[in-house]
Parts: sequence; structure tokens; C-alpha cells
Amino acid sequence: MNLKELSNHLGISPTTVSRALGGYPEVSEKTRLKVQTAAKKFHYSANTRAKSLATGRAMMIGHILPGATKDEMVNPIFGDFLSGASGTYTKHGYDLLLSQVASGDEERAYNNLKAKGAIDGLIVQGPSIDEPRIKLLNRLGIPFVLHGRASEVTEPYNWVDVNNTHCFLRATQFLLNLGHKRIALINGLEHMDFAKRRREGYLDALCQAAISSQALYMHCSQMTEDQGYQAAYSMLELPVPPTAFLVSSLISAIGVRRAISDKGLKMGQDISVIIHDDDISYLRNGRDIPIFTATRSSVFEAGQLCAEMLIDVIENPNPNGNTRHILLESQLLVGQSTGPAPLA
Amino acid sequence: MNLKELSNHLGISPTTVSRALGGYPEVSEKTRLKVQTAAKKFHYSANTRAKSLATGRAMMIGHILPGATKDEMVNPIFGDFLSGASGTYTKHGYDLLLSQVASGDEERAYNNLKAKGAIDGLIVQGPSIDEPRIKLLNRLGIPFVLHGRASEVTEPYNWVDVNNTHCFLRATQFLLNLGHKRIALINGLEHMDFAKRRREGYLDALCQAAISSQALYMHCSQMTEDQGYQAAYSMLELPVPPTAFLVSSLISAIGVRRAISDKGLKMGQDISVIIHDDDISYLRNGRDIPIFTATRSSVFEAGQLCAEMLIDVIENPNPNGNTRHILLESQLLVGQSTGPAPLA
DNA sequence: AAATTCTTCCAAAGCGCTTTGAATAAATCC
DNA sequence: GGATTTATTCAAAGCGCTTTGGAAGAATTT
Repeated sequence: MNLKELSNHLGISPTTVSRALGGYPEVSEKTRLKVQTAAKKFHYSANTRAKSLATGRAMMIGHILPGATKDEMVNPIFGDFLSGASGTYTKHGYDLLLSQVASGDEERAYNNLKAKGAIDGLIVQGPSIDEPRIKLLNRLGIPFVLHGRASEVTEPYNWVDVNNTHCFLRATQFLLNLGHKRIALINGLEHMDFAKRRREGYLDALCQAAISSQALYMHCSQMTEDQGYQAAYSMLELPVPPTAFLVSSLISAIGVRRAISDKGLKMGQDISVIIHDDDISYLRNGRDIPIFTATRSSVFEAGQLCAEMLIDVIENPNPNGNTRHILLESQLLVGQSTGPAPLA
Repeated sequence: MNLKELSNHLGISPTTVSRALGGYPEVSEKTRLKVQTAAKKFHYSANTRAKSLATGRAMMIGHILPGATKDEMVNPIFGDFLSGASGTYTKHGYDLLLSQVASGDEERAYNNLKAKGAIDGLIVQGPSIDEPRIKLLNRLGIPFVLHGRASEVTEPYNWVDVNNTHCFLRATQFLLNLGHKRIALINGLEHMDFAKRRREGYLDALCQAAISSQALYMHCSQMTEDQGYQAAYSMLELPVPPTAFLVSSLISAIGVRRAISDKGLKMGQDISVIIHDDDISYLRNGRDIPIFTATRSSVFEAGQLCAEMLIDVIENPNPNGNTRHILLESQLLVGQSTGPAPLA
């Protein structure tokens, strides 16, 4: 059933039917009601493509999926973020277009996405410190929101980010207050912006406590279970091992826990662990009492916020070019993985 | 730059330009080349919506995201599956539409997706034993491929599935051969089809070995770390605890490992664990040597296969209504989590 | 009662593309 | 050389919708 058929059936012009359903005022309530009931009855829904063509709006938001090359991974936070964003889009009548873009191929891919008129805007995730996509998208004139920030980029852009520096400052201070002096950081890939900020928070706290940092206590890698294990295990084998770990992700922390346990140590007693927890639905950090003491910030909510911001950017483009920002603070939740530093 | 502008620029009619780029034969190679270089130069790409409207093909595949209600979760396998599928779509010129559909709202949502002309086909994931969406989609005439099967559904449909029964039969036999007699099953939600089939494989193996199954040794739940922990922990507290666990997911198994360790036992020695491993990029089961002995089947590949099948279904609709099926076998990889049953 | 304003509706143009059917130019045939 | 075929190209219709610019009728004013 299309508009013409519906209007024929009703004996009303397509114009009026379109307006009645579109909620325009220049149509009497009586006819509007008639049209609405008929539409419902015949499951009529305006053809998206025709509508888009007529209005010039795609009503579609693009998300980029990494993983075109095999060493890029789909982060487990991706699902929850998507879920949050998607719900928001649905609420506002937008759809979500997921596109796989190989790194290196961004320019062509984004250009194409724009040329095809496939999307009204884009969400960009996982920024590096000098994220080049910001410049690219600004140049192409594609509205976008960045999940995260890029420290070294001076161009304006819209973003939603967690206060990573403050998270890790607090987490480190928490460990320091428990008497820990040898605190290790198991972080994400070095060029990622969040990893940089977290390290800064960690170093700030150590500095404030007049504790000198050690390169041996700092590790950067993909945040996998295995990498967490390797990093923690080798640190625990140092002549002077750390007494506490600060870990950037729950998944790495699971590896850290395994390493601790393999070393015959007890987490929360011999070794303390504190993590950043993205509150992923399938990887909950315990039920009532967190397994790991954690700074928690829901990535699902971040998805919602990014989506809302992007829709706002699209629908109310700011004439003076002001950009929008949201900085989220995290909760510090005490769990079973932290305790006073062992006397040694 | 649109078609008209490009054709004006070239002094050629839109028809010819369209045909030149579309690869149609009724255009001389000379003009085709001219058109192609100009198109590249101006970053011209046909507007998807206009193209769709003219051809009647959306060039878009729908995937459904659960999680509209908060107790539905985005499974971590979702990301890798999507990644596999998305790459395949891109290769064939399709895009991926991700839509959040609340359970209970399927009928309206799918109907709408169809009415809007937004998609050419749909991937359905996570089928229950009597998956109602099969009937619904068949009725609506939307081409789809099911990732998994639905034991109790007799209607024809296209599917890609792992041989879950055989996986768990083999896994159980593997444990039996190691001398285990008290084998527990920590499975997914009971109404899920894969869970049913895995249980059948498990029970078959026990039956063949003339070992009677015990309800106390069988657990069904969401496959989260926490649930794995709870289930394993309580089983280990039984008067006669199991000596081996068969676990449906790596994530649950991480919880199982924690429970084993909390009980002061050693995995691979006191207790054996064997899992089903979906080979998720961010949750690799160890690097060289698997942490967990596992039946492995890549969900990324399953995504690719589903995508290919669906595109085939869309582009070459089978006149006699034959459906397509792929049954994948998994590898049985021996890792560090299994060993001979302890003498007791 | 005529003039003016609303209110409610509609015809037609246009969004950017594909595709049918026809026209033109070039090549082949008798 | 004229008739026939073949290779190229194009004009125009149409995909299903929104939206501009009227038009017709009802309500209000003078």
C-alpha cells in the first residue's frame, strides 16, 4: 500500500493524506482521524526512500565498525554503546546504518557515504590522541559526534567523554590511601586518547603522593584477557612486584585475576586490583557487590547521550558553529578486589 | 554533484552517464571511460535513495538489536557476527541497517520495516526452540536467514547453524574418556534452541556411556560471568560435586574458573572444564595454547556465511521455494583446563 | 449582499535516479 | 546507391513522497 493507493481508497488527495499523517495543521481533525485509522488498518507507512528523496533528509545515522582488517577488533563495549544509541534513534525516527570501514580507507568511505546521501550524521568512536577523522569529517561537512576526545586536535568538534583523568586519579588515590606504594597500570593501546588521559590521572596521583613512577609498572596493549594476564604475570615476577593493579578494562582485569591466582596469590588480600568498568550488560562486574573495585561509567548511557547530541546537531545546526560537549564523571564503587597494602 | 550536473558537465545525457557507470553494454567504451574518470574526479556517487526508489531495491539488510527492555542483553558475540556480516555486505554493495526491536513488538516493527521499504532482507539471531519470528517473517514475505535453528518449527526457512548437538556430544565424550563420571552442564537459557541441542548432545553421550544424568548437575541461565560463578560454586558445594564442567560460553566459563579457584581447587587438575568457544576477537581463549579446552566455531565466519546466504536469497529467489542450509562443524581444541578425573 | 478573511483541500512540480522506447549515426548488405 | 542492420545516444516517464501555490467553500466582516 502506497500513498496514492491509500488516498484513492479514501477519496482524498495524496497531499492531504501526507499532511494528515505528517501532523500538519492545514487539515481538519475529522479527515486526519479518518486518514490515521485507514493508515493503521492497511499498515501504511511512508516509503523511507521516497520520503528521504523528497525531504533531502536521510533519517539515518552512520556508525563505523572496525575489523575490516583482522587485527582490528570489535570491542565488547561496542554492542552496549550501539544498543544505547539505537534506542535513542528509534525514539526520534532515525535508523542506524552500520558500515565497515577499513582504517586507511576513511576518506573514500566517508566521502562516499556523504555523496550517496546515505546518512545525516556520523558517530565516531575510539579516537586516538591525534584522531585524523575529526579534520576529515569537518572538511567534508558531515555532522558528527565523537565518543571520547582527541587531546592533540585543536579543531572544534562535538564530543561525549568520561573524565578519564579524574577517574584514574581517584582510583590511584584510593589505592594510595590503602597504603599501596607500588601501583601498576595496565592500560589500553598507547595511542588511544583514553589511555593517555588515564595514565595522566595515574601519574598525577603518584606525583601528588611523592611517589616516583616506574616504566616497569606500566603496560599498554589491546585490552584482552590474554594481554592482561601476560602483563600482570610478568610484573608479578619482578624482583619487586607491585602490590596493586590499576586496570583499564574488565576484560584485561579478568586476565590479571588469572595471573594473580596462577601466582598463588589472593586478589583483594595479597594484591589489590581496581578497574574501569564500562558496565557492559553481558560482563557485569558482579551482582550486588562488585567483584572488582571500579570506577564505573555506563557505555550504554554514553551511547544514548552521543545519539541525542548528534540528533540535536543535525536538527538544530548551530549557526555560530559552537560545538557541544558532555563530560561524564564516574562512580567509584568499592568491591572485593581491594584491601590494605600487605606489610612487607 | 548529482547525475544531472555531471551529465551537463560532460555534455552527455543523464541516461548515458547512468548506463556508463552502471556497466551496461549499450555505451561505447570511449564514453564510458570519460564518464568514469569524471565521476571519480568529482567524487560522484549515485544517491542511494533515488537509486533505491527507481530500482525498488533498498540495497540494505536489516539486523535486529535486542535490548529494548533492560533485561535483554547484547550478547558479546553480536559484535563479531556483525563484523563478519558487514564486511560481506560491503563487498556486495549492501548496507546494514541496525534496528532495535522490543520483544513483543516484532510484528509491528517488521511490518513497518517492510512497509517503509527500508530493507531487502533480514538476519534473525538467537532463535528459541519455537521461534515465532520465522512464521511471522514468512507470512510477511520478508527474505531472511536465521542464525541458528528452531527445533520445533516445521515451516521452511534458511539457516546457518553450528552442529551444537555434535559439539557437546564430542565434548562430553572427551571428558568421559578422561575418566570423568560426574559431568555438569552449565548451559544457556532453557528456551534457546542452541541450549536444547547442546543438552541433547550431552545427554546422548552420557546415555551411551551408561551414566545416568542428574538434574543437580544441569544449569540454565544467561551466559554471564556471574551466572557461571553461581552455578559452578553451588555445584561444587554439593555433597558429591561434579569433577568436570561443560560450559556453553567462554564468559560463563570465566565465572566457573573463579568459582573453582575460590573453592581452592585447581582447574585442569581437580576440576576439568570444557567450553564452547565462539572465537570472539576480544575474548580469545588464550593465545597459542587454549586456556580452556573447547569446541570452537567462529561466529565471525557465521556472520559472513549468513550474509552471503541472505544476499543469495535476495538476488536469486528460489522459484520452487527451496530453502538453504549450512551446518557447521566445530573443532575440538585441547587446552589447559582438562585433565584425567581425580581418583576419589 | 458584497467583500474579506479563514479553513480545508488539491494539482502539479520536483527530489535524483533508472529504464523504456525512439531516434540518430555508423556499418553492413544486396 | 539504397535498404537493412547494428551501435550509440537521448527524451521522457516513472519510482513514492513532500511541498508550493492556488482554488473552492465556509465563516466573518462591512
